[in-house]
Amino acid sequence: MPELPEVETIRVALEPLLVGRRIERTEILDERLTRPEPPAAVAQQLTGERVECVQRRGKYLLLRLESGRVLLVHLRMTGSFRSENSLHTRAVLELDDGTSVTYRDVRRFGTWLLLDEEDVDPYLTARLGDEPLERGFTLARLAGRRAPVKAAILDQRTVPGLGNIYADEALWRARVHPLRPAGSLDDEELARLRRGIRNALRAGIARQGATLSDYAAPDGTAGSMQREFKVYGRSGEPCDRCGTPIEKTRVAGRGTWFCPSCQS
DNA sequence: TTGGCGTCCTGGAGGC
DNA sequence: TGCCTCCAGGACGCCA
Repeated sequence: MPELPEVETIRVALEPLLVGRRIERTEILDERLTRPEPPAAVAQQLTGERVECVQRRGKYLLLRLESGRVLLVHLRMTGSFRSENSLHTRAVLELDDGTSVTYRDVRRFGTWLLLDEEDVDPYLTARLGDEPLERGFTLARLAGRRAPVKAAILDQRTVPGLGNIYADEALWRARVHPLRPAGSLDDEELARLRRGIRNALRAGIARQGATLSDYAAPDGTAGSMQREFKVYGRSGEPCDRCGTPIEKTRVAGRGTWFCPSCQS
């Protein structure tokens, strides 16, 4: 599931493939991908454009184009880019240097949205809070919330880019139980959680993300963060900190792993 | 306004 | 071996 570290890894890998290249031909094979816009209309508008830069906001990839338009890509569960053809290809960008970049998505949840420049910020600002790795990031939105802290930090307006895996890892680092009401955390716990989120995401970026099933960088390289997981997917294994077996529960409909002893 | 749940979607695992 | 059911989860809409 591409979260911030995986999307950032993809962004870095896409830059040398796309930046400065003109799109000679666009093929969109899945009509869900560009809904509500018809794929043919989006393909037509992309063709002929030159890619100026590839950016990231939360889990969104932004392909800024010569015309000022921006292609907003959300990979959701299983979306990824490849520099070679692969199974479950949903779109192909053929470039002016003879190469092509393929978009694949097994579960077809991913979305491509082509926006005018002036519409990008309002679109993202309505959905995303401050970037968690930037200096100004705070957890102020947790104040007064009764929802479980795990559900609250999965809200992209609170922590853009955080998903199920890194939420569990961050809560373990912060020694905070995932079912604690978000508004019950004191200042020290909030500071620990802020550090936990940032450190978990940084660790993920440093290891080029986590490869569990589908995720890989555009050149097919797998990430290695899954080897560093402290709780995610580790039911019954001893906690690295206290040795207590890791337990699994459900929070906000998501599988949630935690240490019942040192996360309070 | 908040929180919980259903929906979309497909491949893989497990049970029979 | 083949069929069936369940599970995984990001974002969004709906409802209480």
